[in-house]
Amino acid sequence: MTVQRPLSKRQLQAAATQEQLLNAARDVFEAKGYLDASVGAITELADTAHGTFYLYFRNKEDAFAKVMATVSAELYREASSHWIEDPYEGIKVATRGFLRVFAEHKGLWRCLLQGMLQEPTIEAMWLELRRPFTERIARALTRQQEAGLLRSFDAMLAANALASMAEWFGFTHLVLGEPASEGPSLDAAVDVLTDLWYHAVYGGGPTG
Amino acid sequence: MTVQRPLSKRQLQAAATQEQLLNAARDVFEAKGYLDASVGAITELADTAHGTFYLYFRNKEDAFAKVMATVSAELYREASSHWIEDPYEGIKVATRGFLRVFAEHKGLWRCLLQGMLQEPTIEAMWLELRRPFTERIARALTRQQEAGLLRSFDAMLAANALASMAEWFGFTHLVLGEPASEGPSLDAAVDVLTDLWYHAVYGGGPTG
Amino acid sequence: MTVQRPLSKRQLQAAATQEQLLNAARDVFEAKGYLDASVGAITELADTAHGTFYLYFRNKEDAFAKVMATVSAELYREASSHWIEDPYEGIKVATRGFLRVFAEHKGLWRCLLQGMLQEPTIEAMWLELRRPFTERIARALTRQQEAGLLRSFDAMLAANALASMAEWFGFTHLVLGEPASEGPSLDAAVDVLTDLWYHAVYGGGPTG
Amino acid sequence: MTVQRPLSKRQLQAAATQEQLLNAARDVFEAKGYLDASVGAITELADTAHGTFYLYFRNKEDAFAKVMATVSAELYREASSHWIEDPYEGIKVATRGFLRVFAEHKGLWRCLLQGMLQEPTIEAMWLELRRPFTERIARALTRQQEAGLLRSFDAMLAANALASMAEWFGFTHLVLGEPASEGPSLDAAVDVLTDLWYHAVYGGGPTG
DNA sequence: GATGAATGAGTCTTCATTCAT
DNA sequence: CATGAATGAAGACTCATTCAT
Repeated sequence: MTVQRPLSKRQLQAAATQEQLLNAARDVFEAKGYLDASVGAITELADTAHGTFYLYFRNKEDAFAKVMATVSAELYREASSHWIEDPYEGIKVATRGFLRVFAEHKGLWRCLLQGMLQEPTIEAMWLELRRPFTERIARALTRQQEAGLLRSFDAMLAANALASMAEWFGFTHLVLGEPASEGPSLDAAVDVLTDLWYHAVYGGGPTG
Repeated sequence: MTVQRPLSKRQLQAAATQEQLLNAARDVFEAKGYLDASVGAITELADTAHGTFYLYFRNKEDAFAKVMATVSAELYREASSHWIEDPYEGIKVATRGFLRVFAEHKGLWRCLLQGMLQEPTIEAMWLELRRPFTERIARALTRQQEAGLLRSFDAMLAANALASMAEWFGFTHLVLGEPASEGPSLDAAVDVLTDLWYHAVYGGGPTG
Repeated sequence: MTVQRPLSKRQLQAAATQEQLLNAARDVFEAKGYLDASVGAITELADTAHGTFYLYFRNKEDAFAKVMATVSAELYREASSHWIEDPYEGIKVATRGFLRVFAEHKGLWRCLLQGMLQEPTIEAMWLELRRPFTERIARALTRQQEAGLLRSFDAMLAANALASMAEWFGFTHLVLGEPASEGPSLDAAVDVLTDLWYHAVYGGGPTG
Repeated sequence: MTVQRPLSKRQLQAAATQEQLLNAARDVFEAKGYLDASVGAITELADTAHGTFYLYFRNKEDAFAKVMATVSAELYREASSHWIEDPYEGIKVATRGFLRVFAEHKGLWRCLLQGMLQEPTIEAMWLELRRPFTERIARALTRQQEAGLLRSFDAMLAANALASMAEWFGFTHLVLGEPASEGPSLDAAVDVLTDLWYHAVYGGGPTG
């Protein structure tokens, strides 16, 4: 742990400003999407001068990256927080968590996609963000393959495919086309996704 | 059907211009993405006056829609053209076709996503384009459920989930991150995807 | 009178086309104003090819001039058609006629003003159109001055001033600000205008 | 009233820029008319970057409104500044002032008309600008009617008619047709206009 | 006489970014 | 630290007019 030195007044002030900007940026990105978000809108919401933005961010892209860094944890963390004994239940809980995050952050997902398609940097960032998530799945698959519980297939590719199913299903089903998104709709989605995932993995028995 | 009258010279000329523009539009969209594509770039490539563009398209969005309409057929058609006896082989062929189209039109896929996230019209267009594809899968699933060959689940949701897996895997694997994309990479991807899809569907046996 | 030679079929056809275009032009100008009227709108309404327009008019300005020529008669004629014995009644009738024409052709008046302010040619045309009207008033005034019935003033300037009163009052009252325009409103306007005009002219007695 | 704080250097600089733009706008509008005035011409004349224009005006229309606001005062104020004892003299002074303003701002008048006919907003603005002027005349008329010095007529309509006479006469005589406009021409015009106005109002005696 | 495809000049407007204060 | 005035590049779209057919 680093020693907590008392921050000077200025440092406190600066930290506060930065947080204001970060919050404002998140809100604006969420509401308008990556492309329609403007620095002006962010500074206005943050009640800051236009130029102040550039004291804390190199540019819009940078701001987006910083916003994403704060949200990313939440985004993929909850989805992989629980790993329950029973495989089926485990998948279900994870899937539900994942889809719920989708439903709760539609704006940011949209925004993330936009940014990713616009700026190579963001694309890289997203791939980085996503990797732990995929790798965790891959490791679990490998472990079970080594234990002889699963047929053999390329675990990394499979992990990517399974993650893709959840992500894109979530996106098309929950973010696009203003869906019912909550309640029974979500439950049904979780059921189907869990079912498919489960059988995709365990459906063939150990021999494959 | 309209009567096929021999086209006058001028009509031929006009058709040629239109095709030039359409091709140029496709190339520009493919190369630059939806947002960075400019009407100027298109007309320049088509060797046409700026205004001529607006003789054939209402605006950029319209041009994109028309480009997509010409490619869309190819896009989802090949993917669903063969439906072979053996389920596993059938899935494999379809998957391979689908992924190949992805690999061959990286730019357009990127572009489609961008457009979709930018213009609600394009989003709607894509959903429309995709629907027959998903519905076809759903119908096949339903048929087999009714034949008692499959466990019961929501066929439409499942179809969406499976299609999502293929699409997003294709996108992340083949379009993003400048992948090797061809040859063995594609084969491995096809194998895994086929395997997962197959077991996801048939993995549980008829009882589910 | 020129001898009526039978017109060839083509000439008849041409005359018909021209009239269609002229009517279309009048309607479009009336509806959209000089600036927002487009050649395309005119040919479309006339059910003619775009290029045909230029067979009959040198350009938009020319078309407008030709339209105005056909309407002008009506515009200023009715206003000066009757010249009744009793001066007061005479003024009243003329005023009423004038204002009615205003009310009936709001669109064209607007359009005329626009054109006049945009193209020097049209400005000249309007001044030409208006001159007979003003001169007629001036002559009447001069005649009565010579007869010793009126105080002496510059008849031409006075005629211009009186005409201006009627015109601009008509414009501001009837064309601008979507007025009630009909019925009692018009009557009241006629009354006031007549009253003022009458006294302006005859109010001072012969000595001035 | 806001407290008069000493302006910082930057505020002064900003104010200067704004004034430059406003002056440039006025000049350009005056010279080219509403429609042919371009933002580019304004910023060029103001020696400013193109974008700076939009720091101070929402758009061209807004700039025009702001220009007009600065001139309007002058426009109608001088015309109604003096209200002299002797009615005839009073009218004469007012008329002269009014016509002089016309002669001095031909370009702007032209421009105002153009703008008025093009943008409903400007039409409304002009009506608003003009109203106090007309109402003032109407009030004076009413007062004298109540004092039994004038025959009875609708004071508001009459005020409109009289104002119209002055305005449109001024416009046709001084703005259109590149007239001599100054010196004796103006005097003669003032004489006639005053004479007509005076008799129009007082010509009938108190009984009407 | 009629067609209609092609032209291309002309303008507004937004916004990320910089830098003097 | 913070400000906010200034920059200037970039792009879509309209429409009067021409001319080969």
